[in-house]
Amino acid sequence: MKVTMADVARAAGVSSALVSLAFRDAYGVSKPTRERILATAESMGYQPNRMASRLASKVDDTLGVFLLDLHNEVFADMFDGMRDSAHQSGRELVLTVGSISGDLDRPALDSLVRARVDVAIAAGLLLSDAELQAFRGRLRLVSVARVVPGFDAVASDNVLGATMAVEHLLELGHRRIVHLASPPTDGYLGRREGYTASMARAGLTPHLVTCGYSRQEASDLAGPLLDAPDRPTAIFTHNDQTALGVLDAVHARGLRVPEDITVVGYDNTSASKLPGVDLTTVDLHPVDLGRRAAEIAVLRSNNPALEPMVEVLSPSLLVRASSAPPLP
Amino acid sequence: MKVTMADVARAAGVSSALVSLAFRDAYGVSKPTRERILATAESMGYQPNRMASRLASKVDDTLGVFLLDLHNEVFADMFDGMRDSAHQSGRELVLTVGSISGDLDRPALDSLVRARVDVAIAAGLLLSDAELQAFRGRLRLVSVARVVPGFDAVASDNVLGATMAVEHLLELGHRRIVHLASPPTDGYLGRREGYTASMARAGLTPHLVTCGYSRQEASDLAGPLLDAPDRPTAIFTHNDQTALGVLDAVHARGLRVPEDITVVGYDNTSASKLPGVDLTTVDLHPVDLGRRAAEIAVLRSNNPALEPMVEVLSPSLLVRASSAPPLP
DNA sequence: CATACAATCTAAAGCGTTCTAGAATTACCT
DNA sequence: AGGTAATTCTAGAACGCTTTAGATTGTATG
Repeated sequence: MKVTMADVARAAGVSSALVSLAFRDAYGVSKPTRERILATAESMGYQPNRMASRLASKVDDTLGVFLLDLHNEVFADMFDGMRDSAHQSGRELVLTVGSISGDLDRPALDSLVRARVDVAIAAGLLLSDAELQAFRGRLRLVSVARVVPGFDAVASDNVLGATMAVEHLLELGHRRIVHLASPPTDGYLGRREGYTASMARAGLTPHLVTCGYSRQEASDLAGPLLDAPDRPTAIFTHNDQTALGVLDAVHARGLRVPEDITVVGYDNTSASKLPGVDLTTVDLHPVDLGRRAAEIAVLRSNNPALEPMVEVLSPSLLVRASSAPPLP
Repeated sequence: MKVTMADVARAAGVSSALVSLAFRDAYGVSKPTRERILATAESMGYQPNRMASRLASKVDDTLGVFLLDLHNEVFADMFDGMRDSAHQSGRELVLTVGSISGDLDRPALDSLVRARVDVAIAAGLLLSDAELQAFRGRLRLVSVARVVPGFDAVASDNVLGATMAVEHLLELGHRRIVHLASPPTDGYLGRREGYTASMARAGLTPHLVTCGYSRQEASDLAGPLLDAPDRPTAIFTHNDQTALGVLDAVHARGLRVPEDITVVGYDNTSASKLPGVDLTTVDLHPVDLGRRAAEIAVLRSNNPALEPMVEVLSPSLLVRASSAPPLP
């Protein structure tokens, strides 16, 4: 049933060491033998056992990947970037997936430790900075879209992104701008801060509502805001999913966007580009983030002793139809 | 740096065999020693090396997962189901991701072979039936949402789903119904057949346009249809992504849904539920499919000799605002 | 033709677990 | 006590590869 390297060696009439060398086209195998070996392997349907080879070899070339949530397309984009880059440097990826409830972060990272990945790339970690310190020395981590002390990171300038969004709203003439902010988790405070600071600079009082990552929760929280007598003229959310939730609530009340209320999201997911949605949003260039993270992972792999590297990319604001001046 | 089982054994003053037993709380370790071992392991930050344990152990408990495309939420839903079920039976999942271009199917399956997964669950395979036969004997496969001869499968009744969609359109009074069909890949012909048969039963000529999996392509193909003099009154697409592409094209021409044209999708992704989109669609219950596939994978794992099992679940039609009677 | 040197191949020792067999200890009965 | 049975533990052989050191062959050189 399962064919091993020794089987191939026997069939090709060589030692199994030579099969090993032939497979990694290492120096020291004559061209004819290499071809014979590869041919018999092919005909026997042989694929090297990854467990055995990684166990035996000193050097490790696998990158672990943690993605918070497959339902949020931004992680799919990041993964595209990682895969693209990993592919170019010939690395295999081992993928683990978390959950927006946050209770899978630790098991997922542990599984990467057990898998003995060379370096792990994590996008969307919800653990606190302090909790993550427990992985120092056990797992080399490149954090995506978040800076974690002591680890490498490729972040997006969230303060800038939020600032651009809020200033766009201020320019349109909005004053009552509410921010549906992400839970105050370490590393994800930038959007919140950008909002607060921009409001303060404009002499306005920030109005923050903390909201999780699901569309449903955002819808539930937006309801009361919309029903209040001094309804905000604009709602800025911490990601697109929650912006869609706000749209749900707006729609359920028979209100219209942008006439009755302006909605601005964050992430530029493909749903935001739908006709009928057309959401003004901030693009954090997730593919680039992912690609750069994988590059840094390889760098880290080759230079384990370097100081933690932190790189910050700038997002861009995409103005679409969901934002307009408030009605007088 | 990296702590091994022997290290833990030495620190706890026992043999490494006993550490192994303690970790899998197998029979034969006294409670006090077990606790001592676990405690020292914990304090040393020890996590068993997965490579080594899988290499050494006869029984294998990992399930491989192949998902075609992380950008299509239906695969995220299926994964949720698989994870839920795998978690309950204490199995680890190894995830690989393909691509809608189809050229990653083979490498991804090969990587599952190399990973020596016990059973692989594949959702969205694009390889032909014939090409997949090459994996027989090398990889036990449970196909999701597609029946592949010789392998286990949990499928959705696509003929039924398409039939429900088309009959809904016929009841509304539509006659010129175009189907944006998926490429005629083995295993994905059901929706096409359901459409064709229903049209024929109604005495109408089917109008099929083959369209890939991307929103962009659907938009490009829908354009000419919309510009034609005898514009269809309804377009039924093979999935939601492509339905959104059709909406893009409709919108770009200043047409309205459902007044000017009815659009029906397939998959019930979360974008289809957006206000302003509100797409009539078919729900194939992806979470259930995923869950059931994982259950069958475990069944297969325990009974390798059984004949291939095929299970078919029924989809349901969700009528929303994107479908309405054609204007007279 | 011997010598040196490169090219090609192989034997065998790991890698960090699990598993099998059996040794050492403890508990239980009569 | 003495013997049997259960419990608790350990040594050492796999698992399927990689890697190192060395054996063998071939080729060029003086």
